[in-house]
Amino acid sequence: MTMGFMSVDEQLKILMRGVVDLVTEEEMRQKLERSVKTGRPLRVKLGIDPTGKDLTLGHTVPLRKLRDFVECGHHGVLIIGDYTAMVGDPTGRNEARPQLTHEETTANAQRYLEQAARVLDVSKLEIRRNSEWLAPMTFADVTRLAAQSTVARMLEREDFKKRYDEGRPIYIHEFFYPLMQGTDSVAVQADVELGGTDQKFNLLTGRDLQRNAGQEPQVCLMTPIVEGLDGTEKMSKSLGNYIGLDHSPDEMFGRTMSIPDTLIITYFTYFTDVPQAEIDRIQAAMAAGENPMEFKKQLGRAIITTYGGTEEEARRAEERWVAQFSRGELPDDIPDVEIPAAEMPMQAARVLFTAGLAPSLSEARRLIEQGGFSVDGEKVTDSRAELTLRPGQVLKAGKRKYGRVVLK
RNA sequence: GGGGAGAUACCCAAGUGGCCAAAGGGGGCUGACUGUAAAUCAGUUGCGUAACGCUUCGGUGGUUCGAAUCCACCUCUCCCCA
Repeated sequence: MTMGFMSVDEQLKILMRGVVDLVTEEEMRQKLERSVKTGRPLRVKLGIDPTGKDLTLGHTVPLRKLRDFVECGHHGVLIIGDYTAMVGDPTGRNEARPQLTHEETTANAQRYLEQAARVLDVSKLEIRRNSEWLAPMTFADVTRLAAQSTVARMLEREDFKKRYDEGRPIYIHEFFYPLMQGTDSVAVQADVELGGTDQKFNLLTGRDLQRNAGQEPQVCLMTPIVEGLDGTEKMSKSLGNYIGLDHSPDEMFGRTMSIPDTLIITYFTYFTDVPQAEIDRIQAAMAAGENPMEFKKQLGRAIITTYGGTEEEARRAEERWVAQFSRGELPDDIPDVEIPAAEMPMQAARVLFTAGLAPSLSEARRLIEQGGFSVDGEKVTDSRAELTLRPGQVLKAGKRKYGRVVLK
């Protein structure tokens, strides 16, 4: 396929959008030029570790960049880090990650791929598991690999250095992680590797190993780590401050509406396909004093449609959100909660607990006494009040937990 | 191999025999204010209760009327020396 390549400059325009760090720009240009000249697509690598079950929008940033490369006619190589996941990437961690079993990583990888399919056409990718070349390595192989780096070099890494300085443990196997990832680059002969800025050290290690293996070093292209819903921490599942690809449209919309205003433009830029010109217009409008909430709603819809939702679903998600939170109406999908009819005059705190709206009686009591409990919109503030509930009544606990009474 | 330091609730971190269910900060939750934004203010943050009780301070035993606090052993981590 020699035809179809855009000019180097056209490609760069697309490929560099949203890239915050690049090693090196000169090499990137050279590789693209050679590619156009010879008609040989670049091999662009992105590794994902199947450590959890679900992808967040944060994961999609480099994934979308991979899509950009594929759309420019290049060859995408997606590495499923089934073997590295067992070691656990220490990046950004203050302590060692738990090591996963092979069964866990296999199951996770399957789910990852299903979700990645919402971002790009995975059938066009070369998908490889790094156990393919890492698992057969002998101790002698590993030793030769380890001999290609030094402790001092490893300690240049911010997170290792920090832990070292603070006297916290660093296990030897954690040093293997960047070496393993770099070995992936050698194995697939990557021309370019994508990753978040937190991956810089790992990506650079790939260059070293490739050079030692007699290959031309890969270009490292980094996308930003986008903040989560709280606006400060990076988006992650463990912190709960994320929007997930498996979230329902309603959930995506609601979560989007809870981000700080300062994140609106960032989210548009990295999580949606909204054209730059439109994003610029929005930014200008907000600067001119227009209510950011309207743009946040637009963002919510855009996120839904970008990740597989229909326009109709997006519109309905917004409608339901407005009804529930702007007009204070009840949501239309209140789950039933079963209360034993025989215990009917029941203490308020016990009702909340029994309904599963509070994790313990103590917590239920607290919630009630703080004014966070109501029955059919009527506040109950005495945790010991004896309630006689009727079927169909709506319990509300806190800001957003609801339950419809079913007696049994 | 030798010597020293340390392990406290979701996280950080006080506390060295009773006044400790355990200071303070962060985070979380609730309420007020709002645009389920930010900021701010107030309350709350082991479990079960009416009072009050019960189980928690790495693990296991022990000393004591009484232990997060003292002793022994164990597990784990860090530092210095080799």
